[in-house]
Amino acid sequence: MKNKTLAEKAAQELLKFIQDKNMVEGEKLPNEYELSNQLGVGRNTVREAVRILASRNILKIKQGAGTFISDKPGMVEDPLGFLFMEDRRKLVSDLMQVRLIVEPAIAALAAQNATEEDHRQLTRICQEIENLIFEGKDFSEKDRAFHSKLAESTQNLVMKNLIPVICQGVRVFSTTVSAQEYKQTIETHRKILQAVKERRGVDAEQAMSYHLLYNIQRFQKEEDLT
Amino acid sequence: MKNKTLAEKAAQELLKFIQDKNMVEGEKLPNEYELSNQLGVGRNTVREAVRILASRNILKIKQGAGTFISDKPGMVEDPLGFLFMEDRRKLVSDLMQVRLIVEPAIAALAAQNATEEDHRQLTRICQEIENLIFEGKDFSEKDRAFHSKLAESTQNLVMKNLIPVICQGVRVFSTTVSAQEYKQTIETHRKILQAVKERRGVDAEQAMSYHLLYNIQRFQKEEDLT
DNA sequence: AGTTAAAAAATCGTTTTACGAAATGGACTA
DNA sequence: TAGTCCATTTCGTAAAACGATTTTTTAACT
Repeated sequence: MKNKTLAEKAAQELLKFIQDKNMVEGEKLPNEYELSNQLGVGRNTVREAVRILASRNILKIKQGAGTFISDKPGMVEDPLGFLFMEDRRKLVSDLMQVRLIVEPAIAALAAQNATEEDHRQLTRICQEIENLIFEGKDFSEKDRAFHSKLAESTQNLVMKNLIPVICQGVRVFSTTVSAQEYKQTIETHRKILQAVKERRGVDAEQAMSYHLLYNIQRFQKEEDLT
Repeated sequence: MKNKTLAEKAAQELLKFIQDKNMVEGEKLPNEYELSNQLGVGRNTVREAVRILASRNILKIKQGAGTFISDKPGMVEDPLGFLFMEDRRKLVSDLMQVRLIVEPAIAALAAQNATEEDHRQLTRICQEIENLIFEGKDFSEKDRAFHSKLAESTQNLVMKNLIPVICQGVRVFSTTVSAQEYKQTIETHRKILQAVKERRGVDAEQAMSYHLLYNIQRFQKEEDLT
């Protein structure tokens, strides 16, 4: 604790301050001047402390409005350093390889551990995706939500945090626009969902494998064109 | 790019500046005043920009000495927000569950893709672990290095960045001191290494599964005591 | 000449003051 | 009532000044 910079110590103190007050998502912090007084450091130092916590998505800064408690505590922007990888094509390919290993197992685990509430939310997301498809809109964000919720349904904390990162990586770095062949997406999503609901782990696993392999194939085809 | 704060834009510019100059690990940046001039922003903003990059481990700040290029580009301190999880026992358990899914596949991939240089490094690390064990010292750091290097040997960029994070989590949050039964560690590590070298993917996979299951069992035994 | 200690320089750390930019809320007007 | 505008609040940025720490230089001493 001794060789840390004052701003870092202030950040730690501020975090404790937040936890002590039991502040919840969306709640507003005192402004920078008041924090400067309460923490006993200059406003500049307060700003750096706040930024440290903001960089970890613990706080959300809004100019003119204030600083608020964020919703996704601890999740970072680019946690695994994807931005600094040169070969983005390989990155997407590698991401899909990881998904192909992890997500079938996730589907099986979700089939085993998902709650009724998880089932409802998954169903809703699945429906929203189908709606977006019918309207011809981009559904990649919702697709990510589906896979993330599935990961959350495993009740495994690490999966819950990891999968959004991986899916986001694919979403950001793949140049692929939403596929033309939506039918496959709708169908396999439904299959996965149904298997999870009925707690058929192996079926969920297989459906997920098929879903991902199909997408990987699509990516590869597109690569061949460029 | 428009609704970003000036400091964030400055950070991006600074990063480009670094990449353009092809700066390498350990190299020193101009001081804050010069950067302030070169980037055309105030020193305060420069500091915030530098901190953004420092928080991503791209830069390393040393008071009185200067700011330098870091060695582990893009790797963050606590990328998946482990620090904010309440139940650390469950966290370790969840981490091991993830490892049990991912690492056998990694072993198989490594057997397929590892280079001669990878083989050499893995062998060296394996030897170092055995030495530490014979000396009765803590080898958890080196164990992490072994699993990380194995992940790197898959030639999959995501694995390479992901596994160190997972292993570090286990290492930090598990209260387990190095096991008494070292023999198992030495033996299975050797088995994995040998299988990877001889490109026997399935054998590597199985050896890794056994290795992890053994450790999980150990964790559970220890939990039962407390 | 070599060693060591003090001084100087370089650099980041922190505070303070001042003003700009954005969001919010309330008063005023149609 | 609805919409617009303005004052207030709050974060964003800049600049100057001094403190803290590290590195380098200088100087003194053996």
